[in-house]
Amino acid sequence: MTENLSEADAANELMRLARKIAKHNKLYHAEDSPEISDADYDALVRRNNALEEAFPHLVRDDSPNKLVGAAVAASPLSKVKHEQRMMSLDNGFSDEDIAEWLARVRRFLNLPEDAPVAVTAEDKIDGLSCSLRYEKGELVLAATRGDGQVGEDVTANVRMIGDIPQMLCPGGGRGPESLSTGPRPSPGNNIPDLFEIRGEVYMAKADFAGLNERLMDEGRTDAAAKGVEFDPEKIRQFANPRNAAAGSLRQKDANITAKRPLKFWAHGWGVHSDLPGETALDVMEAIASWGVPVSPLVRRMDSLEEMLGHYRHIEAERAEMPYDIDGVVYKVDRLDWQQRLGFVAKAPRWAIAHKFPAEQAQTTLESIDIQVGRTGKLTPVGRLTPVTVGGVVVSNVTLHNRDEIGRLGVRPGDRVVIQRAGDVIPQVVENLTRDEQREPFHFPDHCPICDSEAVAEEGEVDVRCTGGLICPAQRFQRLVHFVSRVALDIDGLGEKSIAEFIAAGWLESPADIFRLHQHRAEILAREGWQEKSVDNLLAAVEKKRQPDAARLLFGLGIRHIGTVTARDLLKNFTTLKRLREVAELAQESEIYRSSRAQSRDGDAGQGVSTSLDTNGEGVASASTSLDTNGGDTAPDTNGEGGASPEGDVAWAEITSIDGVGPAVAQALADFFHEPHNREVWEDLLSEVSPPDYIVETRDSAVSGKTIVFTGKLETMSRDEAKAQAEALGAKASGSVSAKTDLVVAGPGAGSKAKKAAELGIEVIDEAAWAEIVAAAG
DNA sequence: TCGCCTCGAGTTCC
DNA sequence: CTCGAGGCGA
Repeated sequence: MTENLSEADAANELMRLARKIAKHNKLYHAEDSPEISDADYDALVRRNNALEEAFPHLVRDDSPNKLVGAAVAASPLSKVKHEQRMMSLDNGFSDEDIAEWLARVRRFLNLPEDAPVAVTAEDKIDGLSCSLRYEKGELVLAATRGDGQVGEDVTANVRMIGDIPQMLCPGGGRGPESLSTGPRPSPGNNIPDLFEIRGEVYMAKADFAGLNERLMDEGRTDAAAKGVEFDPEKIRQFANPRNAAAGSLRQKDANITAKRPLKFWAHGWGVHSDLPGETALDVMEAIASWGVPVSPLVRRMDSLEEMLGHYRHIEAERAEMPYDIDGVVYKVDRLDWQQRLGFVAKAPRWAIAHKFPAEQAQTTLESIDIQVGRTGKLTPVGRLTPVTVGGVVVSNVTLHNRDEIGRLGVRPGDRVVIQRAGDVIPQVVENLTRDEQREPFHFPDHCPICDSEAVAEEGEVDVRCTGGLICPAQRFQRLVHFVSRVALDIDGLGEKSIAEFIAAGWLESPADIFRLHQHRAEILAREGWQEKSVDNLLAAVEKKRQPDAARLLFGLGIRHIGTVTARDLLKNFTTLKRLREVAELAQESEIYRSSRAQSRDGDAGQGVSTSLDTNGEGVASASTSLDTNGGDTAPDTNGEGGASPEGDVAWAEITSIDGVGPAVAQALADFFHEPHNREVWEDLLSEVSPPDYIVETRDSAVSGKTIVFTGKLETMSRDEAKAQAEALGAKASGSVSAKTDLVVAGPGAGSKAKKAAELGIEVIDEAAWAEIVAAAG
């Protein structure tokens, strides 16, 4: 990551980092008021350490690492779990995206193609999402969005924001800043006992500029008072209004927040005892009537044309607006429809953000580096002359794969246009230079880390390092994945420590993490480790002795098994033990036997096996690590015989799970076929004991049953019916088998209903299903 | 078999 | 976030 930096640049960056880190240390320790999160702070320190490692001769006298007690991290704000998850929004960029969204909504609701669907449109302001919990009209808790499930408690800070009332006032709009257009709501609204308002804390453009000026002035005065020379570079100004709002809200000392010009807009709600109305607009008007500012341009509209016209109008006015917006949000207005539409993964189906085109910038592609991921994928990363796009400085950009480089025709030295897609991930849009004289970029055919062959499998775009176990990059990345926040989530075991422990020989497989305590004294003896930091780390490890089984499974990094599939598998098997039993049994299935025989004959390069020959060294040392690519390295001790009917049943049991097909079943069976993996698995499970995986569900007549929906349903789509079934603790399956308990058949049901009849399974119609749902509440 | 949708995997910035 | 690929309905 640092190799391509010139010395001058590195020295420069090290200087800036030293200043920054010193500043934040001071803010944290002396003034008890950090302006950045611990994660952000850690990132600065990590970057600094990486640079120091790459350029040891440039290490500064005032290096953060030479200062005592510099790298202490602690949580400035306490965490709050959201009672109702704070979702993000689906994004659309083109008119077609919006048209498609509207069509999807109609399809899901089973409406005709031309049926009117009323939506609200409002500005999407660029700020910080925040939830405000009011009990009996009184503000009791405010929290940031965080990761959607857990945010930070900012109640004290939020009380300092003038826009946000401590007490909701029934039936009376408050000031000129509340809903400025649209009808005034009728007075006399009752305020629900419990109501969580969700919205955006933001800073107006003018206030942002003023704040930066003020920070500069204060720095000047401060310098004068101390009799030191004033250096404008040392003043930390905010890069954009969004950062300013975030930095100002997330203060430990609410008095600092009080001095910052923050504002608030409601755009939705969370948990509530009552909803004042039947449409989104009703509720927003009620919220405005309680004295909380609401986006001033909430409009209701009935057609796509109207929506797109509104979007263009806002886009044209954008520059003149007093605040930064990044798009328009549309929501289905009818709340009963919102409820039926529900959620996909992290976003509601009933809303979409129509984003403005991303800001673009030109810069030079200086070089192309290759990174190796945990699956061995070789990813080219473009190093850019740093350039500001959309308020942040971008210096790296992913080029995805070999084809993308070819498609763009980029070569080091070219001028390129980049943008931040969806305002987050930078991407190269266009190559401005077509200089055929320049040497084309040569995509490596060997892994830059372990030198194993790197090949693209037939029909695949990605080029992968075939080193598997023996590639240090892959072993390292797998461990990083295992402890990452999305998997086991072991706090304080970052990339740097993992690399350090691997180098020391204490860490090779996941189970070793749980034996790190045996090396406590040795770790303490190392530079950079204090009593406290070691104990914090070991405590974080101990906290995961009873890990969530699905996270553990996901953490192992078995191919095709991500968060969702891991959960789906465990919902069905309850324990990892059972999962393994079935997966091993499935190795005896006819399908598995024949597919393995085929891949051996064809030898299309399942990769791992060939590479072991090209790089004989290190194989033995890799034996305790994971081979997630499957068992091709393993001698097939079982021979070709041994197919069994039980195996076929096990295979069917796996593939009958909704969303799980042959690829997943094969990956699972492969995983357990490989002796190394079995060792790693047993080793790991001797260190941890995940509790049985039990999903909480509402009690109903169909709890624990397997239901199949077939035919055309009248009042809802099949997706919706499935979602209902799952909420009632039932399992929605795709096909009828002996395990099916109930079939819900609409008109036009064919073979499935017939098969159900043959198997003697109960078949009901949609009306009967509706009754079951209603009975469960 | 085709086309849609969801999931997995890799990634950037602070 | 984006892309490719697996899963599944039609």
